[in-house]
Amino acid sequence: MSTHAEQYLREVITSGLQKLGWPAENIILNRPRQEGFGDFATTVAMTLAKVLKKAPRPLAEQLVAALEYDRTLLTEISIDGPGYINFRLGEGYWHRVLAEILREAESFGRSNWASGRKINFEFVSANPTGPLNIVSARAAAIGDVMANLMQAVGAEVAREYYINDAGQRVKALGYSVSSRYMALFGKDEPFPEDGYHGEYVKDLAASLREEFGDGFVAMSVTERSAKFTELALARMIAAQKKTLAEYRVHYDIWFSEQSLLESKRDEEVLQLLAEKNLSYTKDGALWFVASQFGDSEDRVLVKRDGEPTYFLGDIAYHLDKYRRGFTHLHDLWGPDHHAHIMRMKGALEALGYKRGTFEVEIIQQVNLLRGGEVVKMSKRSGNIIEMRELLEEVGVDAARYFFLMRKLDTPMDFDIDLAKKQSDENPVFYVQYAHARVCSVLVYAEEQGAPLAETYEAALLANAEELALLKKLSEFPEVVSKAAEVLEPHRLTIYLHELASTFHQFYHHHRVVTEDKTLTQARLHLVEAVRIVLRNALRLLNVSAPEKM
RNA sequence: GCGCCAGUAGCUCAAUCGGAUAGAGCAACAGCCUUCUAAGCUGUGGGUUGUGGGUUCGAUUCCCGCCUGGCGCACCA
Repeated sequence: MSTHAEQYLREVITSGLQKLGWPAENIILNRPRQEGFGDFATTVAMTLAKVLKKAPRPLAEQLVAALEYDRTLLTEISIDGPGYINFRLGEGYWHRVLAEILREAESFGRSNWASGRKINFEFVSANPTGPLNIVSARAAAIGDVMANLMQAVGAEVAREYYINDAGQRVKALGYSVSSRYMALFGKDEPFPEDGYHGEYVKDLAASLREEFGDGFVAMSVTERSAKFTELALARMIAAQKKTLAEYRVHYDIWFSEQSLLESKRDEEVLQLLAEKNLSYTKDGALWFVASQFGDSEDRVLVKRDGEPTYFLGDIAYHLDKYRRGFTHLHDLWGPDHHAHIMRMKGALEALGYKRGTFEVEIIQQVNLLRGGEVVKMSKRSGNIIEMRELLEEVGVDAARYFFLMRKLDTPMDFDIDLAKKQSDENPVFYVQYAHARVCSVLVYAEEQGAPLAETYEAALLANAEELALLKKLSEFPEVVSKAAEVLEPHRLTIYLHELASTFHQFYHHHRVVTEDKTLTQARLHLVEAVRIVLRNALRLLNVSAPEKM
């Protein structure tokens, strides 16, 4: 019904425009910032002023005079400023919203405008050659909530993780572990030049010695490294899965690069492009005509030495996603893959998939501050701040909320000292506290012999704080819908903070449980609605909603 | 040199396809607990939205120049 108000207003305005014979404008309705301007406002008179070449205010007056509407729902229509038309909804409307929230409960906020879409969200996809770092934590939180949001508006979604378990990098891991393993037996085996120096490599070697003893010492370096590549990968991937699960991110698909190579999907890509005449040979290499699809230059698919590029593999992978029935692909990439976006979009378009069905978001760097100093992170050097470490220090709720508060396309500073404080400086507590307070009131009411009853008199909810709360609650479906449309999870954290604040104000000004039994019931139902919406919003973020704090 | 992103209160960030007096938190200051959770509430101070132009009824938002910062510009992955 909350969206019904908007819909109703649109209908009223549209028929008014028709009556006057004015062009049917794209009607913009928004909620004015200032309380005094009503509940909704439209700028339609101002935009019409351009088309009709008349002053906006007289147009607004004419339009308002032509409007036909239900005066119990719409209690006031006024014209302000340069030509805004402001609408005020009656109390009865807000009371109906309350009934709607209580009725829909867990599904309040959901819609189905994206039904029919089958969306693949691929995020994190970190190399299995090292532990997850804090940029992965940022990507994991955001990707997870993007998927939740699209699910909430009716889309079918899958969370996917691409495991880079092939190629030179994983071999380097095998050699690195081999060298560390041999060192444990006092044997000096040269450390590979492009090897991994992190402490975790030594841990891997130690765990292998523990499990298999000196069983690998007698092997040749090549044989041992190959074996270790396999064993180390399995352990690294298991560790990543575990960390992500603790972070409450659960993937539907773990997709192996190895399996892709076996499927020969890359050969299929080459064939399709050749058939469409969109590839050519130059300097002994095979090129894709990326420049015809908006990229600054053409890109190599197969190197002079006959080896496929990473680019070709990635095209094959995304083709495979489409083949698995997804209508939309949405990737979160690291900043180092920036230049790849145009060529990938081009390649997928070349293969016949519509532009706009493949989108990429760049998750920018996270600068970790410790004692005011930026901690340098490098997977190679081993100075990484592990995601696991971050979770242990600040907790899952705080970490997720912290990342979700910020837009993803700008670098952020993560002050570890501040986040560790777990004090009121951390905004997640403010929101969770509101939820705990609500639960506490409901429990108290039961203890006082006033549990939530079947019926209540909504009309008793009429003071400023109660109406403000009802209005804020009614915004929730729009917030979810908009956040999903633009894929901006931070809109939810902003809303949550506003709702918590509105509730705290109400709580401070009015007692819920009083001698007045009817008023108590009305307020209990209001508070129950707050609990529902806080819970629904926190669930979308996968942040816990504690009943006690 | 080219491309992308950003520049808003002391700090971290918002601002609903171009809308009304640019808003929150933290920090600072002053108040509020015999009463359902004070991890809360109330109030005060804090701004030439990097800068110079342009577009128009109206610009933090759109266009152009400049300044500053981040990232990216491989037949690496």
